[in-house]
Amino acid sequence: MPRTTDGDGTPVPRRLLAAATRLFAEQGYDRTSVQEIVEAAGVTKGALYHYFGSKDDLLHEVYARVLRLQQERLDAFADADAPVEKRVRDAAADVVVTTIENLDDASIFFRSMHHLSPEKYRQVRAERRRYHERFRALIEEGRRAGVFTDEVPADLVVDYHFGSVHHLSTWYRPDGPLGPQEVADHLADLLLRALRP
Amino acid sequence: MPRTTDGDGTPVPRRLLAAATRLFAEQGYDRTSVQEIVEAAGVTKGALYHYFGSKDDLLHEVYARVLRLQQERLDAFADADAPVEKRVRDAAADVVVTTIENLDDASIFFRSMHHLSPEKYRQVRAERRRYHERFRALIEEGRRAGVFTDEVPADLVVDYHFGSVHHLSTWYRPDGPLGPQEVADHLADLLLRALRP
Amino acid sequence: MPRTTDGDGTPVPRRLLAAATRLFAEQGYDRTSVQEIVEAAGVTKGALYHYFGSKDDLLHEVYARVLRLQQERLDAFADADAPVEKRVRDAAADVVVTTIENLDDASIFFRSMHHLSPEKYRQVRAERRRYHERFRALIEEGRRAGVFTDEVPADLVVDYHFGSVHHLSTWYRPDGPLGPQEVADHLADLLLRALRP
Amino acid sequence: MPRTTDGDGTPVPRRLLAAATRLFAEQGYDRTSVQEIVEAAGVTKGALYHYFGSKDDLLHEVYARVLRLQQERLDAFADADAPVEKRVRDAAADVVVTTIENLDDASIFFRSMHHLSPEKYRQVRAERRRYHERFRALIEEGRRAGVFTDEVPADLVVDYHFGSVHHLSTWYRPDGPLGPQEVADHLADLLLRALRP
DNA sequence: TATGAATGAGAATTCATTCAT
DNA sequence: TATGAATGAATTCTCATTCAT
Repeated sequence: MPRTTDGDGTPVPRRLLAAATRLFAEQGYDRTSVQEIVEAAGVTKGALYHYFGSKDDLLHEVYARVLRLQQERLDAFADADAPVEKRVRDAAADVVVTTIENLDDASIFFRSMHHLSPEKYRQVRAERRRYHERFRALIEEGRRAGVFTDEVPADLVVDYHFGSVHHLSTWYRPDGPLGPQEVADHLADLLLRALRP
Repeated sequence: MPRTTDGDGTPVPRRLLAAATRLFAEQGYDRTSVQEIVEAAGVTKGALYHYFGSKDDLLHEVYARVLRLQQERLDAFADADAPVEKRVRDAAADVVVTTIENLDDASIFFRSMHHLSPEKYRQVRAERRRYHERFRALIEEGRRAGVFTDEVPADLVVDYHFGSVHHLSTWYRPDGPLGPQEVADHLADLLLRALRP
Repeated sequence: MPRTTDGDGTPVPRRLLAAATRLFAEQGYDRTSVQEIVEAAGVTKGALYHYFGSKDDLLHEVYARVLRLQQERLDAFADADAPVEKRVRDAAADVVVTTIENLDDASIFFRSMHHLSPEKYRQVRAERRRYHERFRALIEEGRRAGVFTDEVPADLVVDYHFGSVHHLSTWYRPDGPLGPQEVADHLADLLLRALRP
Repeated sequence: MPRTTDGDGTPVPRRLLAAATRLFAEQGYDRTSVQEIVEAAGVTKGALYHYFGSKDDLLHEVYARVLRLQQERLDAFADADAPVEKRVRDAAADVVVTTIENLDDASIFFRSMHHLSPEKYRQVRAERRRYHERFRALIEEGRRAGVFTDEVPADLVVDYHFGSVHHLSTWYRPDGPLGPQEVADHLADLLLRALRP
């Protein structure tokens, strides 16, 4: 039996990824040493480099997972069978909830992107762009349907909302007065209010 | 003649600060070496350590300058003699304009805060908090006056707007289609729209 | 069916040896990783360690093959039925031709010998010595026959010639103006000229 | 007083260079760690990287010194006021003597050149080429004067001789039967004998 | 005020080798 | 015969900071 798992049965690559995610979020990418990661994962450096080409690679994997997750959820909400207003509200609230539920990934996302190698950076930006475009298309659909104002450029509206999503990792505390769903509802509400004609 | 200035007449500490600001913004705090900073400023390491206690100190000075500037401007707009709606709109737009005009500082701000020593970090957070409170007070004033909705917590509204301000350094490009003032007007407009009762 | 051969029918050990020879020559022994060798040979590390005890072993095998080859050829030329002058000339030219035809082995030989384990190093030196002695005996035979000068120690003469042979891998280029045989004839000629009484 | 020297008064860079030269010659470039070098020189790693950009740089400096020395000596002998035969003999013997007197440098030279960065490698090759050309010009001068044979290409003659010079580090032992000058005289003699018309 | 040589701890990465299967 | 995950030690290099001058 290849020792791909350890005492707890979790495969080594996943253990490494989990440890890296937590540490990158807590201390930042640069402040986290490979040594810390492997210690937290309970393996040796050699094992890390057996599975990941570099520290940078590890960061990229964190991103890939988040990007995939968010894109899937947005697509599901956007393609739902409901009035555009509701679809926007649901999608806007959902991204808040999932961001709060994965605050570590979010911190990393908005703070460490520039640590990726140029090539991987471009790749992440491109996927990010796709996400942005999908959301913008939704806004424009509502605008054409006459339920949203067209006084503000749709791009700007998208960045407005996602700005607040990114910002969550700066101020949101699990032990604060508002739960994820409440925050999500409020932020989606602010967006919809701003979009009223 | 003490050589506090150089060919261009700019005092050494300011030259160092300018070089550090640019480099921190371009490469991040951790990726910027003290050596690079002193080379960019045209001085030697000894000089840097003569004026600043540490690399961390340099970062703190960057923050101090931005915080002071923004607080002053917010106070001025908030204390103006005008209807609360206008004061909120003006303040909200102004922070966008000055952020765009100092995008380097902004990048550093939202990306490198966690590199400060715990003590300085607390200090910056406290000043940041004062800023947030002042803005929130303005929102609540409008709310009491009945011109703003009270369906969303004021704190959340403030974070909503500042989220989009932080986000600017991620997407704003000087050579893009919108100038600073246009972006500012749109974003302030979105805020005011969301606040409509 | 044991998979000692692959698509091309070449047995695994030979494939490994060929890959190692090429890579050692191109990059040097230390710069070549075991991983590179097994990839070039299309096998895995386990296979390599099945056939060879260590990386060092692989190097030793390369030597063994060359040494055996050269000794056989020298013996053949030296034992031929011809005047000593001709036998020296033929042997001297032949070692040049075979060296040029195996330039990779030659590069390795003169650059990587010191990477062998002490024990294998001694062994190679001993075989090398035998080769040297055989050539020297030939020179002395000619000297006793009065066809070669005895103004220069025979050992030195041998080293003189083999120095130029070793040097071939430094300057000889297959696409240069001289073919292997031409170079060989010239170098043998230089040796014989020097040996004229 | 800056601590550029230590107990023995030798400046740090020179101490490093001396240690590196000895270790590279003894063990080869790849087998010598930076740690060993700084320990042998009695300084810390930081000091090494203060003076030299990389381990490769250190190797390049070793080369630069040898190349400069040999070129100067060749030029002096070649430009002397004497018959061409004598100038060739003197130059040929001198390179043997100085090579034996700096056998460490020579070992490094012919064994570690390929460890240089491509750029530095080209540079060393170019300087090496100049040396070769100078010697070749001398041979051709003698040929035109009718004192040397023209049956063998001059380039080949030069490589013939320098092959034996390179080879010295393989077999010459200070405690052997022949002193540097004797070896030099014999090897120069072999060259001149080969060149006889 | 300012220099720049020197430190020393720690960074990421590589690699030959082993071993359970 | 062969796999490939895992080890652990070693490698080169970086860097904030100090300090004698």
